[in-house]
Amino acid sequence: MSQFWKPGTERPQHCLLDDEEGGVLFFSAPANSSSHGFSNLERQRQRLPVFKYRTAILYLVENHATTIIVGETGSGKTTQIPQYLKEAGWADGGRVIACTQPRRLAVQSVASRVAEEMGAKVGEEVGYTIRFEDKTVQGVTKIKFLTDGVLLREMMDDPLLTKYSVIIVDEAHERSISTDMLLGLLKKIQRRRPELRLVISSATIEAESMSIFFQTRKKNDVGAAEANGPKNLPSILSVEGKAYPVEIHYVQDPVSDYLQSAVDTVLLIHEKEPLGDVLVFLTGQDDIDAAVQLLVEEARVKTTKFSGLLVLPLYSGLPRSDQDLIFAQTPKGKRKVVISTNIAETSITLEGVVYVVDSGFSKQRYYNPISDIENLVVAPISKASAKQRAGRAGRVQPGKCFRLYTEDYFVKEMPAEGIPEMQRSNLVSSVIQLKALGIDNILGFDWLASPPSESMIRALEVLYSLGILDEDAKLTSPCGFQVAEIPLDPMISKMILAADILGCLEEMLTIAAVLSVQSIWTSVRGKNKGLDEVKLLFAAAEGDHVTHLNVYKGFLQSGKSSQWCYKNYINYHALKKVVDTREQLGRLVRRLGLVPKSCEGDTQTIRKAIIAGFFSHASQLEEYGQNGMYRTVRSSQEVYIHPSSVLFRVNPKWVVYHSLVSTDKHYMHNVIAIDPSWLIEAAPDFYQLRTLNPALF
DNA sequence: ATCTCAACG
Repeated sequence: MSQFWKPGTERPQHCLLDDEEGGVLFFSAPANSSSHGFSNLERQRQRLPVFKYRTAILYLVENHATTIIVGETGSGKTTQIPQYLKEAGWADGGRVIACTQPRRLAVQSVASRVAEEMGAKVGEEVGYTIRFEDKTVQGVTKIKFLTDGVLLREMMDDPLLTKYSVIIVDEAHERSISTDMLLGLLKKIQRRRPELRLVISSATIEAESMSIFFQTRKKNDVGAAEANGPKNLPSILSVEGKAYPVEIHYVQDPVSDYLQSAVDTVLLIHEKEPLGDVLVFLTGQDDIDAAVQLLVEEARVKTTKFSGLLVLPLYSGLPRSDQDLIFAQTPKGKRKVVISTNIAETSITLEGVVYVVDSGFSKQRYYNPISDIENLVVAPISKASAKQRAGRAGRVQPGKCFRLYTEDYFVKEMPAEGIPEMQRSNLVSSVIQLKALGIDNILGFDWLASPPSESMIRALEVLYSLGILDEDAKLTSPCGFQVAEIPLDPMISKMILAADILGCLEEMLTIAAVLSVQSIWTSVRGKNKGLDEVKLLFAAAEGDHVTHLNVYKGFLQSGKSSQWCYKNYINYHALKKVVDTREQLGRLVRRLGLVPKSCEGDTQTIRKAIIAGFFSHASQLEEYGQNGMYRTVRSSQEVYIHPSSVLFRVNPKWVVYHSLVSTDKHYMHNVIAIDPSWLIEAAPDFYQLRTLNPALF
């Protein structure tokens, strides 16, 4: 409570302009547009009191630029671009303007906003496509919003994306895997389709590097380029949004416990600052639940003054009904405090936030290609994230952001940008997608930021061992091509193809769908005796996958009843998603010519099909080791069965797991008991050189 | 005897 805040300010680098107000746009024309006398990089950085936003965009698109980078700071101004382009005739003659977003929710909300502004209905002239939902009409829809994942999928049928005249990539600075892949591919398409216009919208600080990435230079032109300055450097148009100023405060001395410090800060705000909601950024569910409890207790102890606090947690795992509370209007005279993960940084926008408390940390995924394990670790955020978090305080009025780290740390130590997702993830899915698009030289692909070569090599190895790629790293036929068509992790797709051959595809579609949702059980957290008892009703001795089948069957028999789910501690929303996913997969495999059949409860066949995809995830119980300790066959890694598994404490001698979760130990999630001879049967090459001790069979 | 940021097809 004895913190002392030192105010500081953060001023945007460029000033904003709203074109209704007229005025200046920070604007750089392409290097070869002699009409404005720009011929080198330095001179591009002039301020020109020339164009309004609309005019600038149209000028660039019509006259010079194949690629335009729009640098902005969450102003939402990108959404106007498709309208401008449509008015200017870029959607005529059967052409479509595409605009991608990294999230489904963003696609939907932007589409409805734009449709409304144009006085149209969603699904007509303005439409959108996300997974499970296509609101477009061919020949009618002129402006199409879609997730970048959908656009990547569309490339598999139409590699040059010929129906689009303009492709707008929004939020490119978020650097999601799909966005990074898309940008690399669009650069390639551009070479074959010079008439295609690209508009990349990015945070201003990343605009420059985006521009350099899209710089085109003819192969034999290197010398000339150096003599004449850069060729065809994309234009940058910088638009600053109309946000309210946010006053930044830092702690004077580093804090040792950001959780306690966050709680203290909220109390301080509540005591000293005028009413207005507070948004606190912490790292995960544990932190958040603890902080909520601390705050609620404090508020109870200090009765009168603190009774006005309304403390709410926010994270993706939260049940729907609880998430809705977040959006409810704060009652008069009360102060809402939302304690959130970084879901509130980009995905969920809360209106009415005036104060932000930023712990300076978030959970981030790190992939180790050597062990093939993805870890989730608490790590310091980047300056870009810190700026984004602070911005959340200035949406409705001037706000304040309290950073639980020192100004010195922010200036000197905090990294400018985060590590792109591409560089800290398992790449099997990305690699097969590129292969399917005919990119043979994966290692030489022109990435915005290259992933570690170890990750790419590991991905190639895994795909080879699954029989998806051959010795020349080409897609095998039919297996490789079929796997590429299925929008799932290749190991799951392989399992589905094997199930078709073994005659248990019906069951496997269900299993694949269940594995694609987080958890089908409710509130796994805390001791939940009811759940444990209910689990026994569904539990199968063969393991979790077979248990999932039992749950799904029960759900169908109940008539997809939410009541039934509630009684059985099953997550109704998750199961609805399972039904959707299963239907989509069913349509997809039929299109591939497969005919789903059931094995009528032959669980051995089901397990063999699972092993066809997951043979590399085998582990063996360490007989004389610590209780319940296993070692993976591939790397002798020490692992344990996760307590949520039905095989927890059952400890079969040999198991195959779906995934590893690494916290204090490596835990195997979703486990089945197997016979080790099935491993050799499924993957003789993979196990040839590895010693499965015959004495243990 | 213990539990995962969020997001995409």
